[in-house]
Amino acid sequence: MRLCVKKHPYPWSFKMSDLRVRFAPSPTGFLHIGGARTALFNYLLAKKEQGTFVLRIEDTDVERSTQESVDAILQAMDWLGLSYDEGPIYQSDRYELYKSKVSALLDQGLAYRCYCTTEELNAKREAAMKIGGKPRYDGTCRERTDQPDLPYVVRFKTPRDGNTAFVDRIKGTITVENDELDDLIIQRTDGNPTYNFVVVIDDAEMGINLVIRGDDHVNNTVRQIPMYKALGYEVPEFAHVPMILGADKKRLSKRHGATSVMVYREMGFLPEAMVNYLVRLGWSCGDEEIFSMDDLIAKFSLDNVGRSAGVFNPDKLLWLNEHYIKTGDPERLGGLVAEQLEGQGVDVSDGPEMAAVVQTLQDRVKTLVEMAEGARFYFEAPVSYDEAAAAKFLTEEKRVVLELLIKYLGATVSFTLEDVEGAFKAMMEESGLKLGKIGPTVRVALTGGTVSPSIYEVVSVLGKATVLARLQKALASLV
RNA sequence: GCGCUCUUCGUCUAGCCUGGUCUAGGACACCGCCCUUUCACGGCGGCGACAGGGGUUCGAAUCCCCUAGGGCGUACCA
Repeated sequence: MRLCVKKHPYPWSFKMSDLRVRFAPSPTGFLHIGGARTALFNYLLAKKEQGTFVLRIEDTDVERSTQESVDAILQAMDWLGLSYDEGPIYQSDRYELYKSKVSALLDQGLAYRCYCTTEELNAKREAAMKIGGKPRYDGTCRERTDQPDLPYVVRFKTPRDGNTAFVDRIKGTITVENDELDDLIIQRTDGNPTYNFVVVIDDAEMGINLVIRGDDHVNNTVRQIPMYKALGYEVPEFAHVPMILGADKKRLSKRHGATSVMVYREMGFLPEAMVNYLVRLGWSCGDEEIFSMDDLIAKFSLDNVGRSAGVFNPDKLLWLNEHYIKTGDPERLGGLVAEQLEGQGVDVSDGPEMAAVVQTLQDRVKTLVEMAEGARFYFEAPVSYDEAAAAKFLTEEKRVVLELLIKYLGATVSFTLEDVEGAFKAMMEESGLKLGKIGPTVRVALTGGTVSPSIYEVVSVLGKATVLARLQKALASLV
């Protein structure tokens, strides 16, 4: 197998076999496209390096976090095949730890209580903006020594001199002057810790040595690094993957269409198509387009992840889905299509073999939903015929065609594709009728419409009894 | 506004580090032709990009500088 070459081979700060990565969604909604890709990259690298993939639920925002969201995220990861080695670990179970870290920082003078009110803060921000300054906290309470009996938040004392820099495994070196940073709130008035604080503690305590997360966190990273140091932790390595944008180059959101990966399942997409699409958005391996999960585990590397944001392209996802449907195992696809049909109240228990049905449809549909639609006639005789089609192909003058069909097919014992084809050939030869004169009529009689797989296949898969019954029925309803 | 960052066909990208092999390759989409009993599949072909401007160099998509545009951040959200 051809592996993708490394472009920037520079050393890691730890042994790759000790790799520990994590995916840390906040349960405030379903798993969206961007999150899924982040999870996928983490998973792939962990698998490739035989490291450990941890799942952590970031539910410090009590207002917006829900158990339904946790379930939805877990379900989506399962569908995509992204299994984790440890977790899920809930931050809400770890408040004692966070509290003790806040106290420690307070005791060491590395954090302080801030009594400024939200109103005061907003006013200060506006004032700063007005004179062209940065809308940051001005440090009013930083050196305060009294402890009034008032509500307060705890802020981290961010260093004011020098700069903070790190080597991003995707974007390269990123540097920010410390005086651009302000003193972050690490504990809210209600006593709950905030994201930027707990993420540092958790990543460190869980031994995460490579943080792979969205691009939108680069700014947080430079704020978090001083906290790792203050807390006495080793700073992990970082890899920030670019954002996924909509067609208008704006951050992908609902108005660009479905953003929940599970909605794609409902729309008839296969998980391998979604995985393949997601990984190729921002990562490449030469000219290759098709990757199985095993290919990816062998070939994935952060070195081939691009630095620029990518536009989500549903057309390409659809193409990949088409590919995986075309090449998928008929038995497996049959199971999925059966689920769809049963959901629509179609009884598939005594119809033709599902796998055989699937095989006639694999080359002509792009989604499982389309496949289910196309498969429906195999299990349900047409209740009515397409009006225009019937007017054209089920006319009185087609009576002879139907009668011949019944005669020849009735005399055919086995309905293998070869035998069916043989019967049609014999009929055409002896009657002088061309397939063009017969095909459309059979199709309408058997399927009710003008679009279907090849008629030989349809006749073969439907089986003798069903075919003859439907032909008779058509005969009886000629116009 | 300020900070960080990005910029190759409409879109995803190869190439850029190690300048010549690039009249810039592949894929999706689109268009055309062929195949064809329907719808599709498939085959073949076409359209189409180095953001702009300056340098450096015999030579730049590749190195340097500037400009423009985009994204993200600037919360007691994560």
